[in-house]
Amino acid sequence: MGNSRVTLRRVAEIAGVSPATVSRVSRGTTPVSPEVRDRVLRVIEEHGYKPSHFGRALAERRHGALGLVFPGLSGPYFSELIQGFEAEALETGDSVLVLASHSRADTDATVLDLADRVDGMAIHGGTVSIDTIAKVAAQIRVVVMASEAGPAQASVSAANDTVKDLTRHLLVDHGYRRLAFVGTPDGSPDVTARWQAFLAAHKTARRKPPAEPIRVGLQQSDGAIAAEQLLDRDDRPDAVVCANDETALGLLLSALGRGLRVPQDVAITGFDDMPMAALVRPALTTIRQPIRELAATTARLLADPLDQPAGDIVLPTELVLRSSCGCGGVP
Amino acid sequence: MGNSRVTLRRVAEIAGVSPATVSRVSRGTTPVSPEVRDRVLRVIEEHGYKPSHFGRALAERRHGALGLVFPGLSGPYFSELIQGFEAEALETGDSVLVLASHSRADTDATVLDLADRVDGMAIHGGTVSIDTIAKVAAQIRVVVMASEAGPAQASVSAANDTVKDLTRHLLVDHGYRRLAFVGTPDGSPDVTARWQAFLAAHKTARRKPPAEPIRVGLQQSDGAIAAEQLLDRDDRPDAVVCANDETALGLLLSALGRGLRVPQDVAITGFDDMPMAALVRPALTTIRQPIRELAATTARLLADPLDQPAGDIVLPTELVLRSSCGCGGVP
DNA sequence: CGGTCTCATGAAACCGGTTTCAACCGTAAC
DNA sequence: GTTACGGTTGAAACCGGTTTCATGAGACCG
Repeated sequence: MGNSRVTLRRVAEIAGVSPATVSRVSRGTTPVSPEVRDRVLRVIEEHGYKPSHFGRALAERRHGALGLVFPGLSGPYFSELIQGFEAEALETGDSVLVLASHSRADTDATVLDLADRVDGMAIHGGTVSIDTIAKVAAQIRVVVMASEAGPAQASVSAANDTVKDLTRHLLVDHGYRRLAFVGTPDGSPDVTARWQAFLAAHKTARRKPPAEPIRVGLQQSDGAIAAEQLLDRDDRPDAVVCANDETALGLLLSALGRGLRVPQDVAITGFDDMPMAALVRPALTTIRQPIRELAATTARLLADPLDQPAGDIVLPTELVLRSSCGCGGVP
Repeated sequence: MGNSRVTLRRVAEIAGVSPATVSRVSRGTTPVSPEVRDRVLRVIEEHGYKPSHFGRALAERRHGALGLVFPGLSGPYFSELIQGFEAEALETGDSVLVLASHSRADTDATVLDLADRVDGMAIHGGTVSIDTIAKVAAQIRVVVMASEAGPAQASVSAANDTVKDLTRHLLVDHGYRRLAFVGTPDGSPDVTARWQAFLAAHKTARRKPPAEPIRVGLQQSDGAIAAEQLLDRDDRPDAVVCANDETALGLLLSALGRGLRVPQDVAITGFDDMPMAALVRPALTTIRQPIRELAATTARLLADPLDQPAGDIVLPTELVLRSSCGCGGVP
C-alpha cells in the first residue's frame, strides 16, 4: 500500500521546474528565487514528497548512519551504552543502527552486511573476530569499545585496573583470605583485564594465587549459576569479586535466598555501578565506569571528519565502597 | 581509508565483459557460459569486489532489511525478542536494524528516518505514537508487537489475561487479602492489559477493588523502588503481582535484603518466566510467554510477500506456579 | 542447405537523487 | 549603448547496481 512514493522528478514536473531546482529547494544548499521556492515547497507539501534514502545515499555516497555492534544486549550496561551513543550521534545528524550479535556463528557475515549500510561502526570488544574487524576497517571507519584495538583502529575503554585497588581493599583492609572471581577471562577483553588485575593484586599483596575463576557469562542468571558452584560447598569463599554488577546481583540474590548474610558470611563486589547497585540492601561495593561517556566518545571519534590519531583512549574509573564488602554504613 | 571500492563497471572493464554480465555472474540469476563466469569470478575475487548496498537497494527498490523498534532494551525480555526476530529474518536473508528509542522526545523522527532504510518494521507497543505508526505504515509494512494495533496494521501479542488466573490463584487458593500491583498502566499496552486482568479477577472473586498500582517502570531497579513504597509501611500487602519478572526480582531482592521471608511475609509473582525466575530462591511464580515465538511470528508476517489478513494474533501463555506465591516445593 | 529455435551477451534505460557546467536573465558600470 | 557581472535556472552527467530488449552465434531440424 502507499508504496506510490512521489519522486523528485515528478515534483519537478508538477511544479514546472527542473529536477535540479527541486533538489536545491529540498536541501536548501543553493539560493532559489522566492516565488519558485514557494511553488516547489507547495507541491512538495501537497504531494507528500520525501527524498528517498536510496537515491540520496547513492549520490552523496554516505548513509548518514553509524553502526553499533554488541555481543548481546541484556542489562542496563548496554542500554546505557546505546543511549550515550545515540545522544551523541544525534548531534551530528546520524542515525544509529544496532546489531545485537548474540554470539551466533554467522555474526561475522552479519557485521559485514551492516558494514555497507553505515558510514562508521563501533564494535564492542569480544563480539567479532580480529579478522572481521580488519575487513570492516578496510571499508569504513571503526572504533573498538571496551577493548584494546588492533594497530589500525582507535579504541575507547574504561580503566579496568581499578579492580586491583578493589582486590587489595578486600585482601588487606578487610583481611579476607579466600577470594573467588566470577567471570570468564578470554570471553571478553574487559573481563580478561579485570581477571588480570585480580591476579596482580594477589601477587602484590604476596598472597598465593587465587583459585580458577568461575567461568560464567555476564547476565544475572549467570550469577545465580555461579552461586551453585560457590556457596553450597564447604570451603565457601569469604569474598567474591564479580566481573560485573549483574552477576554480583544474581549472586547476592542467591546468597540471600540461601539465608546467608552479606557481607558477614560472604562479601560480594561488582563492576559498573548500575542504578540497582545503590538501591539493593546491602548496597553493592563496585567500580563506577562512565558508560555514557565511553559511548559518547566513541560516537565522536566516528563522526569526526578529520583523522584521529587512532590511539587508545582509556577513561578513568572509580572505586565505590558500600556495604556489601564489609565497609560500615547501612547493612 | 580503503574507500576506493571497486565498482561493477570497473570489474566489467577488467574482465572485458559488459556490466550486465558481471551483474549476472554476481547474483547468479541468468545462466552465463562457464569460461566467462570463471573469468569474471576471478576478477571479482582478485579485486575484492563487493556490490554496494547503495546501487542494489536503489535498483531493486528494496533494502533487504527489517526494522525493530523498542522502547528500550534492558533485560532478557528484549534480548530474547531480538534473537527470535533475527533468527527468523535470517531465513529470508534479511538484516535486522534495531532502534532502541529510550523514550526520547525525538523518537518519532528517528522512527520515520528508519522507515526508509528498511522494507518492513516491527514496533513494540508503547514505543511511538499511533500517529507515527500510521505514517510509517503508509510507507512500509508494519507489525505491532505486544499490543493491539490500529485498524490497519497486523499485531502479535501474548495473552495477558492469564494474569486473571494468577490473581484468582492468589486470592482464592491462597487466600491473600491485600494484593498490590507493581507497574504503570498506560505506560505500555502490555502492562495496561495485565492491570485490567488484575482488576477483573478481583471483581470476579467479589473482592473490593485493589489499591492503586505502584507506578514504576519495568526494570529491576524499579522493583527496588517499588519496595520502598510497599514494604516499609504498616499495611504491607501480603502478595504483590508485578508487571514483569524483572521488577519482581528487584522486589524480591529488596524484600530479602530487608530480612522479610518470601512467601511467608509477602508473596511475589512476575510475568515472563525468564531464566532467572527458576534459578532464584524462592523460585518465582510467574506467567510464561513465548517471547521467541512472538518475535518469530512478527518477522514472518513482515517477510511474507502475500498480504496477510492484518489480524491480531494472540499467542497463548501459561501460569507457572513455583514457591514465591506460597505453593509447596523448595522454599 | 536453409530456416527456426535457444542461449549467451551487450547496449541502453532505469532506479532517485546530487552536482557541475553553461546559458540566461537583469542590472550596474563605463 | 555596450560590456561586465552577480544571481537563477536547466541540461546533463553521475552515483552503482539491475533488467529489458535486441542481436548474434550456434545447434537442431526438416
